Amino acid sequence: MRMAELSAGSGVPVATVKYYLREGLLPPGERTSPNQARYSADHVQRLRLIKALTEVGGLPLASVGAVLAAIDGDATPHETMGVVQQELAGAPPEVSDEAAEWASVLLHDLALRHGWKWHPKENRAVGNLIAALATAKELGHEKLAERLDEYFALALRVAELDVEVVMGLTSFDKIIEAGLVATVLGDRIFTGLRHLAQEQVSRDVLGRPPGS
Amino acid sequence: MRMAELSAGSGVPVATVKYYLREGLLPPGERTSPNQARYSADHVQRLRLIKALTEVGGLPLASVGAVLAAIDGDATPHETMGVVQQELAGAPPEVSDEAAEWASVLLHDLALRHGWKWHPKENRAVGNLIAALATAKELGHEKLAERLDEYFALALRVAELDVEVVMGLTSFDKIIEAGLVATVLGDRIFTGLRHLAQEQVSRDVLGRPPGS
DNA sequence: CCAGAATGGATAGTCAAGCTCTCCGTTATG
DNA sequence: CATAACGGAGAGCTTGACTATCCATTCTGG
Repeated sequence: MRMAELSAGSGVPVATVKYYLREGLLPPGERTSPNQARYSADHVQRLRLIKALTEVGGLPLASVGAVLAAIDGDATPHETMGVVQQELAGAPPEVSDEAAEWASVLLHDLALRHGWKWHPKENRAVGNLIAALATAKELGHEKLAERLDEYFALALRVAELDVEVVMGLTSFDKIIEAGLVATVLGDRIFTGLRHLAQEQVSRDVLGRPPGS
Repeated sequence: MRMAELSAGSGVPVATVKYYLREGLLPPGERTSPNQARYSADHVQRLRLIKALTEVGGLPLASVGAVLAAIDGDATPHETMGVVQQELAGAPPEVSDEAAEWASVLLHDLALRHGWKWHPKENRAVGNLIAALATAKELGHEKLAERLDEYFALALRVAELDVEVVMGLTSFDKIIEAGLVATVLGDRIFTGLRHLAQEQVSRDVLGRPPGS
């Protein structure tokens, strides 16, 4: 297919497709002559994926590029998902050293209780987690962390479900993309469900507004 | 305290504090003369909150402004948390009508099974949820939605925990801010825990990289 | 075959968000 | 009373993500 069709099929404007090609987010089409190219259904899917990652996942294009490079590369699924998580996490904001230390200890305890390990240097998910906990403490809401074990137990159940969903797929080479989609969209979906549930649960506790 | 101290105490540069004052994110200080003002510890806390919402929560300043206006207003806690959720959700991206319809039906079924109701028009959390599910379908990963009930059950447990944590606070007028912090930071914390757990669970399933 | 539309490629322009810088006249302070 | 800080307003800057304009090919329908 040609540019116009690629654009129509993906819902991405021609100018933007060209921009993604320039940025290397979209692989070049197959050349049919020195200055003409042909695109495939894979290109359409790739564009849809880019749209999902930016619009739904809220990822910056640079992160999308890193993620796409990872899934195109020859790393193991585990390594690839590591890249996905790094990019999804983004750069952790700065927090005060004492709050960060407090959060680190909390997490370290948690890890000990569950016999888990990670490499703090190379794991931005941990960095973000520490930053979020530390920020809560700095705001005077360190009580949030008291139930960390319970939150963690539930997160573990969610993660087991995530892995089950991804592994229950037919095509093996689709597993990496499925993992990516499950992670990025899964975060949004679960957060949405949580908010919905919060609304319903808090309706009983906080009471409905007088006017309704 | 004066500007310099406010800036130092919150970690926000003077120029940025002035900018927030201009934008109405930070209430003006108490006047001591026609062109001098004095700030309080509340201003420091407010700045810290703004920082948390933008840096950790990833909210645009406009949303932060809406949220702060809501918690400063005289709405009920339930209404205020509604505003928080609307702003947190952001504008849902566009999806195809058929995918949106499919997702709507899924959610509607879910709601029926649990006897829940909501007002679709005024609930962006629902809009985002639908968009995320619809996007998964458009990408050919509609299997993600097969376990929606299980995800939902876990989200419900998380939400119950959220409400418990917020209600277990001493000061009543801090409950709204605590709800805000619990929602914004809570999302990040839970997502971080989920990623951590995914890493550990998938390590067993996908196998460790050959080199380690 | 050929006029007009589409294409690939490069460069420049646009727009919003979120600051940051510079002045300036006033006010506080050692 | 010299000098540092302040408040207020405006302009400027940076980044990210496009969008628009050209132009020299290339395709395509009549």
